[in-house]
Amino acid sequence: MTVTLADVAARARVSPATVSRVLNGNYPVATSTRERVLRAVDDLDYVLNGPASSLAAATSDLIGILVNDIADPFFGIMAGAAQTEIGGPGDGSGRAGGEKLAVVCNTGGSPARELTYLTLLQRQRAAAVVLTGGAVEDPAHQAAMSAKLAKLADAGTRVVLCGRPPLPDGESVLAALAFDNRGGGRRLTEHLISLGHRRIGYAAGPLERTTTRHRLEGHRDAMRAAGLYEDGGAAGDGRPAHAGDEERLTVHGSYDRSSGYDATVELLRREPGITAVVAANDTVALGAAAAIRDRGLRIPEDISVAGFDDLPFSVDVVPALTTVRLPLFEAGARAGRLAMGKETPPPGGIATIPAELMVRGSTAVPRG
Amino acid sequence: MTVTLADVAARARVSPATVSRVLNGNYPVATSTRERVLRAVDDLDYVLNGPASSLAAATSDLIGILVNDIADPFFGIMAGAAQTEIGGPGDGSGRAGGEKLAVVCNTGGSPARELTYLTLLQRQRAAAVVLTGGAVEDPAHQAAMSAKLAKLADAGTRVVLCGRPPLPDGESVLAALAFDNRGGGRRLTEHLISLGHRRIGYAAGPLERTTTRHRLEGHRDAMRAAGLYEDGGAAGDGRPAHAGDEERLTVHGSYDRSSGYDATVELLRREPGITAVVAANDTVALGAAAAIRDRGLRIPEDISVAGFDDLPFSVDVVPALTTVRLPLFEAGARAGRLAMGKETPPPGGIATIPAELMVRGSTAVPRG
DNA sequence: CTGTTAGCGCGTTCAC
DNA sequence: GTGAACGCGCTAACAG
Repeated sequence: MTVTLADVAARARVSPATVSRVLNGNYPVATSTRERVLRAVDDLDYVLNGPASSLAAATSDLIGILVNDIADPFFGIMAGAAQTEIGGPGDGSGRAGGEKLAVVCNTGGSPARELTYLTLLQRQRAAAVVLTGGAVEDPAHQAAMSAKLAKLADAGTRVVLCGRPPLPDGESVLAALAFDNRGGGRRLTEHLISLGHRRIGYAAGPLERTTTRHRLEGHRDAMRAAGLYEDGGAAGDGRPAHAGDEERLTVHGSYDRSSGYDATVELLRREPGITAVVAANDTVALGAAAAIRDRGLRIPEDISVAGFDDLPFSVDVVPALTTVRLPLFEAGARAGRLAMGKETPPPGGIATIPAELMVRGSTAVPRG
Repeated sequence: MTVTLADVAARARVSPATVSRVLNGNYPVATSTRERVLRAVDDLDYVLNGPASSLAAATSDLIGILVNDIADPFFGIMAGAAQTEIGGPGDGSGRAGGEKLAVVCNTGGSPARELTYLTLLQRQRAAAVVLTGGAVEDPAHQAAMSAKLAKLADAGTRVVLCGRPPLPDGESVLAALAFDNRGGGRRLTEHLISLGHRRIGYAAGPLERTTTRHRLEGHRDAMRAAGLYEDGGAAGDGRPAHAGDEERLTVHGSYDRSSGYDATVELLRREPGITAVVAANDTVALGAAAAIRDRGLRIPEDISVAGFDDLPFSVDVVPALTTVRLPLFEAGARAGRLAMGKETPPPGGIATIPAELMVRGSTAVPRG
């Protein structure tokens, strides 16, 4: 039924070992025999048996790329870039010699599925694993992840982090490419403050996510540095009492549009006087903008809106979104090369990817 | 070094076969021994060797999902939905018993890479393959694809098409879920015509793609039915000569924003009098809208714009985009179930997924 | 319900 | 430069 290496060997009048050597190209083989073998391969439409090959060689050509949400271009861009570096163009011959199989796995943001996927990849003896996007900060999950990644690394799997901060115990990670979420968040809010905004709402991402926390911390750093959080002690001295400003001006949700909408409605309810809303990312900003418009307010005349990531659509919304650009494609490509062993890891295994402020039409000087 | 099934068997004081049975859950095993085995598995942190298992069983738990562009939510939504059905929630135990490994492969729209990925999946003895999105219509590639899919099916791989028309020779395909691109395209243009539009430009997708062709054909059907293409013979009878209207009012590009921008600039150059632009999809429509605005024209007062797919952002652009809704998530989920063998294929293996017109603010009665 | 016995198809020593 | 033999770790018959 299914044609095996032995069949090819018989047809080419060589030993199975020789066919194996031709296919893997790791040993010297006479040109004439190589041609004979390749012809036999084509004649028989032979396709290597991956499991058998992996079993004998104790390695596979699988490379897994984990993403939190495959429907979000934030991950799609990184994953696509990584695959570009891993998959090669393919020669269309259908032979696929020596190609790696770059596959992306969608965790949906669930810690359990993240671990399950890692186990599945471990089971396949994956050559490499790329983890993209923010990590969940639950201690139990972090410990489980560290343990799992250590085991993967032990088995020879290269582990690369892309857009995710390094692990506390990062021994098993080949390289961590971390985005400067904190710096980007800080500069974005500084921009708003420099325009004259003082009451700024923040539509944050889900709790216990590194990305959420770092962006929010950057924002709060800027707010505090400008003295814009007026808390507890201020009461009674004539200034308005803003007990718990930090908390009151922040609403958490998920990284999607409707969450941005809801958060903005809530922010406006808590503090009708805000003149700007900063969103956890561009998608959330879209929802924030919709909420503001539905309320009959104009952007940016009445309220400024800002996002994060600079996804392709951000330049197309009206007005175009002020945001923080992350070089997603470049980072993903680099992660792919790292996973392939085509690039040497940064010193210490850690690189911080800069974030660039992109000022567009959705932010302006506040009214009044 | 690496712990094997035999180690687990020794520790649990049973035979390797029993361990295998417990792990695969396919044969009856006494509860007490099962527990003993599972404890040994946990104690030893044992992870099944996938390649060895696949080799012995002649099947693997890999399921491949091919997409044309992983950064495009059109594909991300379908792929994510399929993975939901395939992957299960994962129990987080790290044991991952009997789970399938749903992986998405990004072809980037390249026929060569599509074939390469199929070969790689064939090599892995994938349990199923889901092909999403439009197919390339080049005859040579179609033949190669048919042959490859037949071989996959022969080897026991379930082949499912999602958002792609059935193959001419569809014997090897378990099920084909095709979107009603033609009907959707026709109804969209009929909507514009009913508003009073007569000169309508079309920013089409790439040539030789089924999706492109079907949507365009639907559009042209509506145009022709309304007598809006005035060609050759009309010259000299007092009506304006519109030689080759069909071609002149169509500009092809890729399925991205900048392509929509460029196409619209070209359409306006060829025919400044158009009152509406129909785009191949929502992303292209975004670019079209940008071109129109950059020209100082208003949407929809001066020019109406329409898209296709109804991606999540379409409701957020201003004005909200009139488009054709495709049930991407539902279709992807169904494809996933089909790939898992959890759902019986439609009669004849072919199902047409309806497309629903969504009228929003970007289309209106033409000026004048 | 459980143990025993054979391979699954290939990579990799070794010899030649 | 090439062939022969062995074993990778597991599942699938069979017995019992």
